[in-house]
Amino acid sequence: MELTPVTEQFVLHWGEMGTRWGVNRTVAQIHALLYLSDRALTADEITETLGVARSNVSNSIKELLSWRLVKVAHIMGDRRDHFETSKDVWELFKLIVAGRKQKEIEPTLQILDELLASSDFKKESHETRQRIEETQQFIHVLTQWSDEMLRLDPETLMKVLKLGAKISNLIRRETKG
Amino acid sequence: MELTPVTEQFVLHWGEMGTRWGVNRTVAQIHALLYLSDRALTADEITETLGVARSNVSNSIKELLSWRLVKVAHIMGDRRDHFETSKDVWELFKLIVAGRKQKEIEPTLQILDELLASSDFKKESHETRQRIEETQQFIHVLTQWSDEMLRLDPETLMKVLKLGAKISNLIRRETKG
DNA sequence: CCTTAATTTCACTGTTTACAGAAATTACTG
DNA sequence: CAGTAATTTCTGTAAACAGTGAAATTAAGG
Repeated sequence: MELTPVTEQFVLHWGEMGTRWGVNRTVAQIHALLYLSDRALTADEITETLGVARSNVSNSIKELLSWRLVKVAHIMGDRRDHFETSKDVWELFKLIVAGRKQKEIEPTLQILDELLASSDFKKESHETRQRIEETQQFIHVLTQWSDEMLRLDPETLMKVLKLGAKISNLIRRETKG
Repeated sequence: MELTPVTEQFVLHWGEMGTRWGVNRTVAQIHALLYLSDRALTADEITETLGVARSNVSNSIKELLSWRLVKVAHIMGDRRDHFETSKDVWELFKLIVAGRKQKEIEPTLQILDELLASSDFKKESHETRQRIEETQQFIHVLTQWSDEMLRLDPETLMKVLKLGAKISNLIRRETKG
């Protein structure tokens, strides 16, 4: 499998952006490759196309599987695993957000809950307590809201997003004018 | 400045989460410290409180300033810079999102635009072209929407988020039922 | 200007992370 | 239950990054 200039650019850039998102470069590249590919690929094909070590591909795929971003597909008469990803951007986005929420937001909420419940908390100044409470509240509201969004199907989500602008304008006018 | 157990926990956790977000640990810790502090702090106070090198604080503050998350405050009769951050979670969130958008989304949009405009693009298969176009579209819509949100003041944003759930339910019912 | 405090730059060190390649394990097939 | 293909685990190395402390720079006050 040789990459065309366009797909190569796409894959490379996706890899770079991945690193900025705290995602391993190879992991992001594999995902990009599968996203553009019109069929499921074997680990060996990925290895050859990206020019990385076989073991690297193996580990990266394992991570993508854990994020549910990649699925295994079997092909009749071939015992190798073939890997594919959803071609639906919205679907991908939902999976990425869900994954990040689990790894980044939930631990924070837990710590905040613990702090709020701890006996030391009462000893803090009013301002400090209020700030920590507000932080917890904020993350909580945001999380609930994102859960709602994540439950939507692509078309509905699209409508909500497009409505968002209009509604926020309405509210703003109502509040200020 | 000695930290209480609660603030210490908060600062340490914020630092850890920072690293997962691709933010330097010290940078995140300083931000957390200023967030909980009830007054602006000097670089030396931060140094002492966090137990890190003075230069590290200097560099980290520079980064926070570039994100506009921290501002310099001057105090009469003191020539040192004092640093403070907004105590408004919503305000902070907007700044963080704006910063990340600039560093992560905009370069991606640019690359996608370049790919779409390149002469090689026409040579790609229909499916590939469609996927890249959809990706660009998606990021574009999401960006516009988030720009709208970022323009809102805290209370309005809160209302929009709370409305979000209701509206998405309405649309879902309308679409499916 | 000169002194001294504040701040930044820079070179170095320790730590973490990514990756390759070898070795080991798993699992299909006859 | 071989024999072989596929996959994973393990180990070492290279690269990236965070953080320190000394040296250099900047700037305020006399």
